[in-house]
Amino acid sequence: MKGEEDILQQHGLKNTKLRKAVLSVLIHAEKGLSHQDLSRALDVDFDRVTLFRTLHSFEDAGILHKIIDPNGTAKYAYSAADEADKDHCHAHFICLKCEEVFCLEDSFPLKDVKVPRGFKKNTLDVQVKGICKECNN
Amino acid sequence: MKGEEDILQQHGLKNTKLRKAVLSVLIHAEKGLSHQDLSRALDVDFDRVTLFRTLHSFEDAGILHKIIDPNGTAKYAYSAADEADKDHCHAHFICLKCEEVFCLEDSFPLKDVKVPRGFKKNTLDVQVKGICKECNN
DNA sequence: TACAAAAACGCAACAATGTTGCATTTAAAT
DNA sequence: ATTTAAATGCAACATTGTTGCGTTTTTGTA
Repeated sequence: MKGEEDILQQHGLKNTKLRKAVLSVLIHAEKGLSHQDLSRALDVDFDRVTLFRTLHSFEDAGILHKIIDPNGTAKYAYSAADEADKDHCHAHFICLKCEEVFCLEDSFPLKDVKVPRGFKKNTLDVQVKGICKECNN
Repeated sequence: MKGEEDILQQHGLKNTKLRKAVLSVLIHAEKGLSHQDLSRALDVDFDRVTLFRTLHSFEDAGILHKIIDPNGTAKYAYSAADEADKDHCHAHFICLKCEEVFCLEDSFPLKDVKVPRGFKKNTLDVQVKGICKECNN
């Protein structure tokens, strides 16, 4: 179990209060969080723009992956170094009621998807939509 | 080959200039179009809001399906009455360079995706990202 | 410890997408 | 021709996300 500071350092990112806080929240979250979700969850002081930029740098570094929910809002989830396996892309479940994003265990082989001649495949995103456990009571 | 007016009538939607024009553009488009794309493509006069509402009613009626591109912008594609087959969901290709959305022929069985106990599956969205033919020159 | 450079930050301003309320107009059924 | 529900136009607003720029902070090095 690595600490937030180690993760930042490992990716060449400077160690700041906000970044540690954001990482901590995301590591312990079991769902994808939006900018707004994070704004609410964070207890430290920060600027809107800085949070956007923080999320970008984390995404660029491969620490987070971004999922776009059905409203078009970006949500971020901590990605525990499964980047090596580019051929299998893991799927997300999006609840149509609460709009929350869950990471699924299941993964899909990119090579199975057929695309027209001349198209170059890069990544595969699989989103299952439906009703999550909590909303299904 | 049904005309735009028939399609509208069939779905209980009133027949207006804008709606016919939007339908016509979307039926002949081979890519998903955003609100902005449509604004540019349409030759009739219309209000921004009315176009948003038109797209919503088409989506509700099942005439269009909505795809969210990596920027979070909604794109709409004409769906030629394959609604009956809810078990297979067709995939989209999203170009990372030009951001255009292409409908793929391939389809995926919803039942093959495993979700945690208590989660109710509804639809499956598969998005392949990469570089399209035109951008791949 | 002090210093310098690069990175990160805060603020202001802006842009795009999408929504809501309300008064007016229009399509289509009687 | 009349009526009514649906569709429209307009104004105002909300949210998400971006850009530029001057200031502060982190971090490596002297």
